[in-house]
Amino acid sequence: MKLSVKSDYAARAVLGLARAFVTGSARKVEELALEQGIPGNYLVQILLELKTKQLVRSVRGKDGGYLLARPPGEITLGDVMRAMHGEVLDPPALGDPQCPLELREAWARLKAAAEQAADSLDFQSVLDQSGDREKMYYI
Amino acid sequence: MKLSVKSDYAARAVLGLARAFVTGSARKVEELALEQGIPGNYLVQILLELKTKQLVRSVRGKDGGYLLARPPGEITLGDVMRAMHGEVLDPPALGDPQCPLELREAWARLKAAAEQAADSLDFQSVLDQSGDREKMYYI
DNA sequence: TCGCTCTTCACGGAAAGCTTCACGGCCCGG
DNA sequence: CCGGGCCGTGAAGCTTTCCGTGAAGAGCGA
Repeated sequence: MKLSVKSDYAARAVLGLARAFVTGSARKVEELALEQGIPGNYLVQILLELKTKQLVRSVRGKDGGYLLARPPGEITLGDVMRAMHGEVLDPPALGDPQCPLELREAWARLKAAAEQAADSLDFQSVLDQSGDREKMYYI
Repeated sequence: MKLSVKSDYAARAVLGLARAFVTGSARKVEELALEQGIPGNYLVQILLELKTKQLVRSVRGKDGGYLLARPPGEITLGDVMRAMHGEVLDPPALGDPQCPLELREAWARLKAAAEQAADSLDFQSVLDQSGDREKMYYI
């Protein structure tokens, strides 16, 4: 099952904002777009959705832009995916009464596993991992 | 992320065939379709794909139909999903060099978790679960 | 007021997903 | 050897989602 690039783009944008989180300054949309290789006008829509889901906030006017609404450690990949697609993984069987109950339970377990995995990946640890990589070169 | 109904249909069909596995007899497409609430002509295509992936096999002519190629215990939800969509979960980021490495590793972990979960759900245990349900009423 | 930025909405092509149809091929019983 | 039942296959609609573009409107600072 291929996921859409939308959640990928969203995750990149959040990561870009996470890197700037300590500075407390807003980042411009176009700047983020170029840095992460995302079509600018598309990123605008994505950030707008992230904003309505309270993951980021925006500042208008000169020196405006976007910043994270919470520390990177409190934003997970699951949050981003839910902001884009409603659910991390949504098997259509769950809403279909014609599907045998045993099978629906199997789908539900798969969904729960994916959700649990996505929610345990927060952006602070993603940031930390890139730091760890540098250290590894010294081993 | 909504999954397609295709993998849902495929899973239902496999479950239907799994129930008949002990009898060793083939089940007709239209019969399966009605029982599981799947458009008949669509199910044909799905079964065809399942066949090329060696999950089911077919018998032609009168008293023909489809049967499982292996015991239900050796077919997992992951097998069915891979037969339909190539991968259980496929984040586009993994093939995109522009995506930061740390983020790609996060996606890879999510993918691995989903795959592991899907591969641990085989159809024999789905069948067994419906049996367990009856037993629970006696507790 | 001017310039910068976000905000909002509407549009469009492209692709994928879902479904149905039509026709051909194989197997069996008579 | 002939006919009916069933699988096999490709193609054609239709719908929805994805992806991206464009332009007009609103807030903020200088």
